[in-house]
Amino acid sequence: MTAAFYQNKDKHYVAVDCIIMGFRENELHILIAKRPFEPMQGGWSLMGGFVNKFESINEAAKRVVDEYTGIEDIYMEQVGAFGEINRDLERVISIAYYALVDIEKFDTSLAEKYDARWVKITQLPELIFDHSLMVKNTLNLLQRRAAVKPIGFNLLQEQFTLPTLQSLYESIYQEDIDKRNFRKKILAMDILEKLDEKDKSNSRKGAYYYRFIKDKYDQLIQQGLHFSI
Amino acid sequence: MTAAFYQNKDKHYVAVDCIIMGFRENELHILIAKRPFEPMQGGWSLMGGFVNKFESINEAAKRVVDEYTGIEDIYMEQVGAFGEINRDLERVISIAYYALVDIEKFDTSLAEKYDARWVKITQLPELIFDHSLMVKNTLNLLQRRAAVKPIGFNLLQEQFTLPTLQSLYESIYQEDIDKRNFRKKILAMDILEKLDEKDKSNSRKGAYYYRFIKDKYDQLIQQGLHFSI
DNA sequence: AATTACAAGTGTAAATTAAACACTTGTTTT
DNA sequence: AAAACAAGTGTTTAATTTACACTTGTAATT
Repeated sequence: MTAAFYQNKDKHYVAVDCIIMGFRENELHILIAKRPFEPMQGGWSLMGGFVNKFESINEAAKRVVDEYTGIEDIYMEQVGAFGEINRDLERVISIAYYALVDIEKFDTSLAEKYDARWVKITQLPELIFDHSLMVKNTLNLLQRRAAVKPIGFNLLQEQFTLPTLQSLYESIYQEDIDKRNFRKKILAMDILEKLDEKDKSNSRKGAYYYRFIKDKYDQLIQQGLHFSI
Repeated sequence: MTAAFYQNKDKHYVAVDCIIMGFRENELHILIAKRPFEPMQGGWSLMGGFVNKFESINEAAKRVVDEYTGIEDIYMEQVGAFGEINRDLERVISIAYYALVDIEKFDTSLAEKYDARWVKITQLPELIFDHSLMVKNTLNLLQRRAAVKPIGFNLLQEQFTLPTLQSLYESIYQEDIDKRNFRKKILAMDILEKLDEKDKSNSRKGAYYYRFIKDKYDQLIQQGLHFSI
């Protein structure tokens, strides 16, 4: 038997659906769009696209995120495959990915082009097909990941204040965190560098900016350290 | 636009690969087989099959496990989709699932039929394609799941002793556990029923059998309790 | 009948981690 | 000078996790 063995097997459309997350106004946001074609035309949808013959599924996901945001350096992770028979009109197997992007880098002209918008994760409308389930699973995964890997920084600009970082974690876990305990923990990890500059946009006193030191983090991991929030 | 919109998109072979796990001789085992056809004929492979047009990917995975083990009631969970371009000769996107089965229920005649065998997870040979990676990701996922959900019982018969349960957890985490601490924790959950009978196959004293009380567990979960090993 | 062999079974103390909690500081505006 | 207000800071208590060693029950042996 050779490759011919495969030839009587069914082939399927395979799509990627991307949960593109950004952070602003102290809340996680997700990019969703009004679907421009049937089925479910006009329904709210995640950003998706079909997997082409000559790209891996990871590449397809990157391509989709780039296409809808204009952003190229993205932290992505697969959420899982969704393959119920009636999840779309035609049978489409979809692989969900979440992406964490710096919302400031978003090319806003694309919002018009695709009728897309950033919606607070606490205020998402019902999405088409199983997209709401994909978001639910993503938040779950993100909570587990963020507890053990400093991925939150992908949602922030290079400089950020501790109050901002805290509200990011609060938005991920959907619960309030005590600021003394939070600061203790995050600073104890020794992966943040305090800068001299302050952000005065939220208070008269101002909050110091910090920077994530990736090299230091990589080094600590290499040494077998575990990170846990 | 209608369904016609899809029609210029590429279609793909989609397979499921199953990491079928059993527990015996105090160790996790995985069912692997010698691949009977090209490419990679003769290489060690996970149990897999193609997804058919009229079944969901979950159904396909169940079908494959049943086909290769004869077991129908199986705990399964998706590990993730693997979609590198050159992971197979033809382009095949594969979705990995792990399955936890009671190895006593295995239909041994199928071992011959498919040239399959149970191999200790610590002694796996190199597997074809990305199957070794799938196993690695599975063990990782299993460790995280087993810490928070009593899924280990799917690998045991209805009655089991605490020493057996402990060595199951030791095999999942690939590390020794203190038996006093283990017993304390597992019994504190209050989801095990102690039976009168003893298993005397491993000691003169004998170890009491226990049973997992699913109803009690479900009830506790309903009450919002969290389980953690 | 007494002894041996051996896994099953049991409790406590120390260390670590997580949670709870309230006042001071720095700066701008009035 | 006072007011407003978010940023910043330590300690105490509770909960959890870890470390650790001897006794028990039974079958086999003497």
